[in-house]
Amino acid sequence: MARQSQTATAVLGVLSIEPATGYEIRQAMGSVLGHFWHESFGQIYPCLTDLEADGLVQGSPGERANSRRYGITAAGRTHLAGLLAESPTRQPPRNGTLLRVFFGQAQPPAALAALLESTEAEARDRLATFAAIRAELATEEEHVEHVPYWTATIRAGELAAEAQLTWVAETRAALTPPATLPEP
Amino acid sequence: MARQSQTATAVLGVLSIEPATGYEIRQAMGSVLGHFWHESFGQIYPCLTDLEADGLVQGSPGERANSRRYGITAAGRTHLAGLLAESPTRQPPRNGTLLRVFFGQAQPPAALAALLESTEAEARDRLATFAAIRAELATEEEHVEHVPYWTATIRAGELAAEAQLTWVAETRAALTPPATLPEP
DNA sequence: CCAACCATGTAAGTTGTTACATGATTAA
DNA sequence: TTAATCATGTAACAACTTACATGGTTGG
Repeated sequence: MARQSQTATAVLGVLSIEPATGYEIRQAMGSVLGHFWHESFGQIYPCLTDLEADGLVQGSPGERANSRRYGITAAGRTHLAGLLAESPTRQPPRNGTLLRVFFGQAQPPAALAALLESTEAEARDRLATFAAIRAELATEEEHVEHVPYWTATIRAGELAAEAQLTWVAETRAALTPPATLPEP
Repeated sequence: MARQSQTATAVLGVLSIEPATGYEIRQAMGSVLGHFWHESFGQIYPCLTDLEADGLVQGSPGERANSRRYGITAAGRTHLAGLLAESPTRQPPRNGTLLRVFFGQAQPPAALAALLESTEAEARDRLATFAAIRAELATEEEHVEHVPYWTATIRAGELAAEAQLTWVAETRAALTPPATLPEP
């Protein structure tokens, strides 16, 4: 069996777009997809070996010495469709920010304020990044068929980041002791 | 050193609210907190042992045979404040739904439609659960000091779920081939 | 020629889940 | 009395990260 779990899905998915080396698969996780899915070298290379053993991908010597470029096989495409059809196994929740808010009573107000601050900064950062990616996608020529799907993915990130900004604003108002009112 | 990572934070945090057995800590993860943080027995019990060895919690025989109830010590409270002040280590992204959308081209349209369907159902479910929790929190008498923080936590969940519903609606419109128009 | 990048792979370690083993207590 | 729940703990395993080891290639 190919290495289970969704690593195989991610690797096959990337190869379904175009052939790539392990290094390039990792790079794919560094750009658009990387905001929603992560794999490290330590997973990718063994996974490629397993997938090739199962005939789901086909490796061939790459243009550089010692490099190997993998393409997806017909069996691989079928297998990928099957994997994608499985309902996603949601990872157990581990939200460090909300863990800290939940135990807000156990820390000084300043710590919470700093947490909200950095949450906000991060959300703004992500929005800027997504805007840039969106602009890039609009001028994409090579993979036009994929653009609607990639755009939808990015859109999910945008909406999540916007929700986060709303939350920060609301929470700041609710948890920050209101300043003394200016005299009338 | 106590077992690192945020397991200790979660366990100390729960004990900072009130003393509990390992079983009860696990139960805490089953209700409000459980929607944002998860720990399994296999983590909790060893962690409690480590924390006690470090003098951060203090166990005493519980009301049942073989049961042990832990309370947080003064040193534990200080340590917890320190842990909470560290900026949250965000877990590497692994969004199974968005992985599938990103590779939308590799699957039949019906599979994507089903995915959106179940994403929507899940978001609605979560909203209903959060509404129920919110109602419960409003009548909470025992831990009034914590209620604002717990409410803020729930609110984050609500906003995220609402963002997901928006995303589903938008994505359905963008990716579903429009039905043939009714005749005028 | 040197820094940056392309490229692969493994080994060790950490983290976490699951299943199992065990048994007490409570409520129907 | 029997099922559900309370309660603890461990062992096996799965998943993943990190660091290391190695070396080719490209561009300034």
